[in-house]
Amino acid sequence: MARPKSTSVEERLGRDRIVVTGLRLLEDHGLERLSLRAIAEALGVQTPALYWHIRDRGQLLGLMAEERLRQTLDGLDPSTSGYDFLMEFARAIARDHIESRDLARLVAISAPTDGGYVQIQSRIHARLAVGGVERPQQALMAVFSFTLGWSLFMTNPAMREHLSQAMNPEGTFEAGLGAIAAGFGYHG
Amino acid sequence: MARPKSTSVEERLGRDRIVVTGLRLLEDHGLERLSLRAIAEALGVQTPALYWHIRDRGQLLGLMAEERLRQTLDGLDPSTSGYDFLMEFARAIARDHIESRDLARLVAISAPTDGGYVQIQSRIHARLAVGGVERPQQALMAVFSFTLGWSLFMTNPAMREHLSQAMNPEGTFEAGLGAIAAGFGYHG
DNA sequence: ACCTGAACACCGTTCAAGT
DNA sequence: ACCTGAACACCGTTCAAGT
Repeated sequence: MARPKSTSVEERLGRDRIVVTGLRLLEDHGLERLSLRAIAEALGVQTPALYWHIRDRGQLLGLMAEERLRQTLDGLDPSTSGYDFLMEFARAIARDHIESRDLARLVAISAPTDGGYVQIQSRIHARLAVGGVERPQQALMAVFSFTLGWSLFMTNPAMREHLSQAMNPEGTFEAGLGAIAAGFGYHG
Repeated sequence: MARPKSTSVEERLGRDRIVVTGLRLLEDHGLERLSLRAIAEALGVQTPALYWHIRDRGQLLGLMAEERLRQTLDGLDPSTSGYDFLMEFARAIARDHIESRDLARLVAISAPTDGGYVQIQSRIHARLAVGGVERPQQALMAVFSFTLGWSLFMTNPAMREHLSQAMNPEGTFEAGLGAIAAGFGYHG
């Protein structure tokens, strides 16, 4: 009945710990310095050990992006649905991306993993369906595209400074988001 | 009066040739394999020679992205202005990005260079102003964000396949673009 | 002014070998 | 099943030295 005893306080390696450590290093040191070697060192392990749990660096980046998206989804008010949900989701993603130095760039370069993204998408579509969003696939795609592009510009330091003095960021994001929602059937 | 004679058919190195060569290698081999070493080799020069003409790899990526944007701008019908121009510009960018394997990702990770982007932006705003776009900064930003995010999803192979079977890409892009334009004052 | 040669401190990935 | 040690083929960047 006893679980196999662990040799120390440290748990076994495992894919989850690698992903979590990767996300921590992403915040602390940025995407450029996010190397498998750095992750391995933070976990007290040799670099090739990671390859038992992940296929390659590309897959790890995909897993990291999906994990963050899942967290964002978990943090939303569970009672909202439909267009309200869609817009709250977009705002939460933008907030996350803009608070992070490189999360938007991670999402931009990472590919969805085999099972992961489909599962997230079905959670989203369930919430959209309840509220009766008209063309949920298209609406989600449009909102998500806008939000990702927006986050990328806003976390580009040179671009951000240039933009912040030319316009009100929050207002512009809301205007764009509202316009897309309206275009896809939202009567707000 | 004679220019200093060149030692061969090859011109001097120069920033422009580095940028052009970088863009060619980006198309041929993708962003992952776009190294300063590969560019130097393609130019028949040693890698450190590049540093006489560029500050670092980051600046080169910015220059490359701006050069492509300039080309896209040059290729547009010069007679359109206002909202028509804005939408044609968005379509041209999306086309460029989607035809290219990694251009969208280049734009996503690159930062604007000191003079370059400002100059491009002023060209754009001149065209928007003629046609009387209401909040040109905000409208441009919203359209550009949407287009970049869209291109990123559509050039992500796994994502693209998943999306293409769930919806009509062209129709969805047009719907999103039209929605944003409408939200920023376009009466089409 | 512009470029080379050599070096430094890194990378991701593979693979035999250990336990 | 899971991890180490050693190696391979790369990176961006610096800097003295050449022309």
